[in-house]
Amino acid sequence: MPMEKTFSPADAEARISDLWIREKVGAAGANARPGAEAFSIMIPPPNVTGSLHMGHAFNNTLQDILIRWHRMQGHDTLWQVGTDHAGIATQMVTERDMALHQEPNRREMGREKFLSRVWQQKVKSRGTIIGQLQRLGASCDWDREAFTMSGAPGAPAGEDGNFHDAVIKVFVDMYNKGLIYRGKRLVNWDPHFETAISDLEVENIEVAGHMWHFKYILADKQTYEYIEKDEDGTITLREVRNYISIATTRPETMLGDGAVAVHPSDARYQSIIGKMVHLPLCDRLIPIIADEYPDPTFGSGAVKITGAHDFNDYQVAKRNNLPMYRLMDTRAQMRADGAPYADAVKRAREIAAGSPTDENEVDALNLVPEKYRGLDRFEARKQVIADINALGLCVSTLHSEIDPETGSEHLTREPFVEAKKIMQPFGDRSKVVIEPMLTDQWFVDTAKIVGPALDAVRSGATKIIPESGEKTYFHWLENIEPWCISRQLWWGHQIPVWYGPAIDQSQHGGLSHDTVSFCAVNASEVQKQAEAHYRAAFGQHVRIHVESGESNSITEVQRQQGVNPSAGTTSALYNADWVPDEITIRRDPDVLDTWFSSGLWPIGTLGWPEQTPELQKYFPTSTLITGADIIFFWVARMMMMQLAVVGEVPFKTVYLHGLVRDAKGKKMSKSLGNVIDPLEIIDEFGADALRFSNAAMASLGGVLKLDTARIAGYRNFGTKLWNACRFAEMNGVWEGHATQAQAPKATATANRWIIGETAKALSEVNAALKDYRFDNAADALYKFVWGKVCDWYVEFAKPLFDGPDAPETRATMAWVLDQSMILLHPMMPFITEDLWSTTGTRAKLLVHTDWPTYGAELLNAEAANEMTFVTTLIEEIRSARAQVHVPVGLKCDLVATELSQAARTAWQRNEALIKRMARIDTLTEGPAPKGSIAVAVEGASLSIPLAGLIDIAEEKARLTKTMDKLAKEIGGLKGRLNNPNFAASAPEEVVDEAKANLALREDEAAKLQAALKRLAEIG
RNA sequence: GGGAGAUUAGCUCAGUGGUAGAGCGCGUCGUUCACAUCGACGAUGUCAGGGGUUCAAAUCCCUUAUCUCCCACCA
Repeated sequence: MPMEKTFSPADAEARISDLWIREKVGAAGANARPGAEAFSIMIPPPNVTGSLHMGHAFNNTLQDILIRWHRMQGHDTLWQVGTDHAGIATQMVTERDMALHQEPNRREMGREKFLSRVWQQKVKSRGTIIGQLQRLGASCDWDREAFTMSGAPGAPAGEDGNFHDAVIKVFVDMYNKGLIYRGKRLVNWDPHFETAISDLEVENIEVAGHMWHFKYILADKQTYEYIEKDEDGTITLREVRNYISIATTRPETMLGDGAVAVHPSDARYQSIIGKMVHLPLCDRLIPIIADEYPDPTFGSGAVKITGAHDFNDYQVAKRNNLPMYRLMDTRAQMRADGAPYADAVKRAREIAAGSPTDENEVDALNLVPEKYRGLDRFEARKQVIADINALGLCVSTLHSEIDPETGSEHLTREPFVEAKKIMQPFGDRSKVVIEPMLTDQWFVDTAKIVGPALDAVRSGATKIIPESGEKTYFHWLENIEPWCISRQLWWGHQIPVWYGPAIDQSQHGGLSHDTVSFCAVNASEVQKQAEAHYRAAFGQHVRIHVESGESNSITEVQRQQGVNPSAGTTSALYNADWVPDEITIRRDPDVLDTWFSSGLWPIGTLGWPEQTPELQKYFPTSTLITGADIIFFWVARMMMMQLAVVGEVPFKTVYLHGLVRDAKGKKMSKSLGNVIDPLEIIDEFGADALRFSNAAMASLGGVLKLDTARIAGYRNFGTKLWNACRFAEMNGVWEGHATQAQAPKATATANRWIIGETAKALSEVNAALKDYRFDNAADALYKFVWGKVCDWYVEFAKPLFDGPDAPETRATMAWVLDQSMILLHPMMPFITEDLWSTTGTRAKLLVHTDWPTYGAELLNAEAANEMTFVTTLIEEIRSARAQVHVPVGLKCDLVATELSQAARTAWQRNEALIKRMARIDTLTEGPAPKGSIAVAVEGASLSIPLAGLIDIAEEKARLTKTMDKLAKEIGGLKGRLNNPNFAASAPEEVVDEAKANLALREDEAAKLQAALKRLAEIG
């Protein structure tokens, strides 16, 4: 049955994909030679939040190309597939879906039910993702599919891997080594998801904001002389003030101010440092302190300090021992909990006066006046501004207005509000304004584990390409901040720490309101630990009740940890003589940052902590291919974590790529409507076209712009290969012999030439892939298959099929096309696998066919020279004919007026080809007939007699144009060669090349000059 | 404010010292038995501007401009 005219991706891809999956072609070690070196890649696990986008398609194409290339070479390959539980993102998607279907919300459902609901979501999304990868042709080991939460408590059947165990074990180990700690710190709080997030999950975006200026009045009716000077020291303002002017972009936080800070060197405020000011609206006094932080040249030089809601102020407050009053709840509404304001402020005054306290009490103190309690922070801001204005405590400016009627000037006072661009932090998922919040969180002490991660890249143990990625990597790691790893979510790995009441050391040894932590891999371990702890304390056994943490709102957590939010100071609950029957320890309800677990992806998927054979064989992995946007989130953390846990780098090479954008370079986004769904592309053009485009786009360090016109072009490339094979098939080239492992022994020049070209293509592809230059590999293959095989070799073969060299030509064409399929297979697996099976009886699937190893022995300089002569000759004749408008259908004669020895040989041996492809009737040698067009190539001067058929003027113009071009080149070459410095300084081969080039050009010019002269004779 | 990168044909991009390339697009021609998802031929560039190094610069250095991205606490 003859082949169809075009390859039909829709039907072939489904069939072939099924076959690959059924045959487990991507199984770890498939097609490996005994004792072969390992090559392993960890897929960057896609989030189980939906479907894959174009960036995934790109990223996975590159991975598959490398994997297939190595697998065909007989290496022991593993492409580890899997998905990421993506804590916040998945919880968000699930809650959105629940809202859509009018299901009860998460709090109504409770933790356990909600989690099983998320698992459903996970299963659905996971199926979509795996299906997409398979449609793309990814040859992963599907049986090893991993999940970053496999084996977690509550996981449904089929999710019983041990990733969870690995994560928990790492946490416990790091905890025991002191690499993880808990503390009350100012963290980025996402009021939408009501959780802490890490620095990296915050996006700083410039928005239009305002700066307000307020007056804080000095206590006890004090005044001071305020003097302002310009740069020269000339006094520009001198007045007696009873206030200090402060500026703020966040007026609502003034309710929690602990001080006003000025720079110690600021002359304007020297006299009032240490004095107290009235905090507006609050009935509190706060001090003016001196601190290095304020910039005297900015604003008024005085800064209000709100330690609990600003990262700078937090540092100042810590340095100066200022109380930090938390003003908002988890939703960033002004707090409505705790004692009435009057009581709270009374206590605050006591504390300010020196009454002993602790951070928990300060945190419990709600200093939001009743009026603002429960308001959203932005609502509270408006209210605070209005109230301060009403009190006349805003700094105001004089505004002059001319009355159009009377022409008289009115002066009005208006609050001084500057419109100002400010950088505002937003949650990368929630897109709401992040609120700095003082909360208890878990941190990885990154400073302690960053060293080896830096050393590994410095020493080259891990190489990052492109190199600029290394700079980014170093810069971030050299300035590493503690990593906040606790999240107040439900979907994730729950932190394996339980809290119990602490033994009161200071008093009589009873239980206190303080807590003690127990960290262990599971409840029974923690029970043992707690029993041992309390036995030691009480001298006898105490029953331990272990509870799992349910809720994680701030107050809930404190309650569970035994902290009484309303308690004043810690105090012994029980006296020493009394031993409790039972002590309850409660698990920390928080879960771990998703990146903590995906940071363990390399070892976790290979079965660690078990010493599995796969871990032995495939770790450290060979190459990580991932987006440059997650170098900090993931790459750097994997480096730190793997080195901290198993003491080895997770991968030898990291290949970073950019974001895939649309054809115009715009980020693909739903709101712009320019998102391209990889499945739609695959439906329209086929997976191979998409893959080949991806490879061709993958130059190092660039922006990736995806243009469907380009994809269509590569679809056409597939069709081209298909049709070359179709031609070969029609000529029976695959009939009667098995797949040839070796290149055929050929005698015909064209055959010897194309065999050499194939060897060149192989070496180019190998070199390009070795350097991760997927674009160069794609380019080399495109040029070889289309430019050499299809454009020339297929044409050369046509006359050969009619002659004595037919058998070897069939063998050669079969071999060349087989090689084309093999070399293209990593990039275009479907069409090549389909052709492989259509065109012959094959021992193995193409996916497991050996990658060739031939090299220079197949090159043949003689054949290459001869074919270059022939192709150049044909091109020149075609060009000349077309330019002087010789009808394509007209067969001409060709007269050689000059032939070198080599040229004559080539001329004679390839007569049939020249005739066929240049549309020539007879080939003769002799003098140039009158009225002919001229063609000059290396070693030959030719004429095409066309008396009467051509326009002499046109031919003259053509020759003159060519001459002009040559003259320019000759001029340049001569200029260089005549420069004594060139000969003296340039390398010998460059000088020789220039000389040879000049000779060649001069020869060609002479030939054309002669032709031009002959034309002149005609008229 | 700091850092990285980009600027080459109409468009999207290759090109790490030897006188500029590809694909697409464009124009002319084409129904010879692989292919119109094709073939043949053709046109198109002061390689962002300026300066420097060099026998020689798209390429190396300096500088200016424009753009992109990343990081950063100026109230």
